[in-house]
Amino acid sequence: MDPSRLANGALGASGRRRANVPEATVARLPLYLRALHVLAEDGHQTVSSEALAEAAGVGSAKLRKDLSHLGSYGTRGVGYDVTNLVEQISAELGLEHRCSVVLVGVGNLGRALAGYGGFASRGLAIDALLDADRGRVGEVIAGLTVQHVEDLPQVVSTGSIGVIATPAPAAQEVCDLLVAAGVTSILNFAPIVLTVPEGVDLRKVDLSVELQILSFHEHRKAALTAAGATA
Amino acid sequence: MDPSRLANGALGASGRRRANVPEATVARLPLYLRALHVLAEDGHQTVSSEALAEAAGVGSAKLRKDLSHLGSYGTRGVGYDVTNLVEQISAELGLEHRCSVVLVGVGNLGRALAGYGGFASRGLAIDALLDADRGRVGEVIAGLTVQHVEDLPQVVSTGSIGVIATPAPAAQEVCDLLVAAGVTSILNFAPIVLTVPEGVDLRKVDLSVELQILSFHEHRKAALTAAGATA
DNA sequence: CTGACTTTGTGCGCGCGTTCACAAGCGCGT
DNA sequence: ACGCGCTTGTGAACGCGCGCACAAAGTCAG
Repeated sequence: MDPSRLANGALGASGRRRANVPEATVARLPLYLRALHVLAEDGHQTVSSEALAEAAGVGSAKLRKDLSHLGSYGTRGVGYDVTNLVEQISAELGLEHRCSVVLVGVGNLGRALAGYGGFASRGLAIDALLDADRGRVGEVIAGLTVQHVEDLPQVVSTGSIGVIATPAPAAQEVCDLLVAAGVTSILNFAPIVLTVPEGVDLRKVDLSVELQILSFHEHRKAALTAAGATA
Repeated sequence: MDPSRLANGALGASGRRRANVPEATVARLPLYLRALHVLAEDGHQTVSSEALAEAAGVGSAKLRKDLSHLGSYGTRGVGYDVTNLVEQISAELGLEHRCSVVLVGVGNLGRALAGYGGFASRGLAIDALLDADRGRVGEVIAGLTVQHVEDLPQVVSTGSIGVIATPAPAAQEVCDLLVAAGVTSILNFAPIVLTVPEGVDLRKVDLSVELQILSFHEHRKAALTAAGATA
């Protein structure tokens, strides 16, 4: 063990082992962060892995291993310092400096996302709204003026995150525009499979897929109870 | 009390192995279904695992294994019959008879979900809108009249799926109401960890979490390129 | 009818993620 | 000062899912 010495050469002065954070852990860090914010507002200064795991809805062992991956040290016998942990996780997620988010497509979903308060409270806020429909350009939504999608290169800065909330047929085209403008992280809400060049991170959220998965479980439960009822 | 007869009636005719479908496979079935719909409208009658995998954005071996899990037989040398496969997957997901979906919370997000066309095209449609704010009761959104959340027991039928699109503080209360009304499958959009009794399936979609995960990747990429630049 | 090509279905090995269980470490009471 | 109890951090085993590669099976041409 003790990879810190090895990491000295590879990662330099930071002393942290950033390269080793598993994807599954990254997906849970926001949950921990949210739970920590609640705990901080509740006045807690330290928290045990058990309590934090309870608040985040995961197992305590998993939480400890997750936190160990990003090298944040708790204190044995006491737990983790809440504010310190918030800083650690925020730094790991890159939330220290507010990240620029551009949203393309101000239909029903785009409007909802623009008005969603959950972003701003976590250091992420939408900075620009764009749409391909010139009839919507100039409209003010949630304090932002809708711009035309052609102006995309002017609103994108280095490190921007692109959000696609357009209808499915337009999604690939918009995606290509985002990539051409230098965006390397894209969140797609359109129900279509997008292709991106290597080096671009693409995540997708498909609302109907989630419902269909639930439908499966409901269907299976119904089949089971029916079988049980006949017995 | 006659096991042989039960087995005959319950499982005998179908001859299928429903119990063995892995969760990861279930999560991909909706993707296949969507790709198949596109292919069907394109006029394809059969499709190879390679082509379908390409359309769904997965590997061909994975797709074949997934389909083998639900016992649907393709034809060697030819591929899969598109319409047959659509029926198989739809049946597996329980989409043969339209599933009742009730949505609680008609704020920004709830409105967007109510107007989202992606549901209806897949055999899932929202049947009822509810809200705790009496000022919104009676409002008509996407052809549905908003009802008060107290009327929940009257709009819920067996096999209903509940969708929570309320602010976080109200989510647990609404969740309890749904469970009390007999709902056993819930999709939660509120950024909070909900607790449900055993036997209730709970899925969550947190929009800000997705953005934070992307922020992490963007942050890491920036760190890497910076390190590469200094080298 | 036969042979060659195409495509499915699957057995196997590998890597990741999760869980258990425990040693190491730290604070606190005495 | 010193041991006691609490909590972290982690080694090890387990299970799941993924990808490769190939045998079985069916089609099509001649």
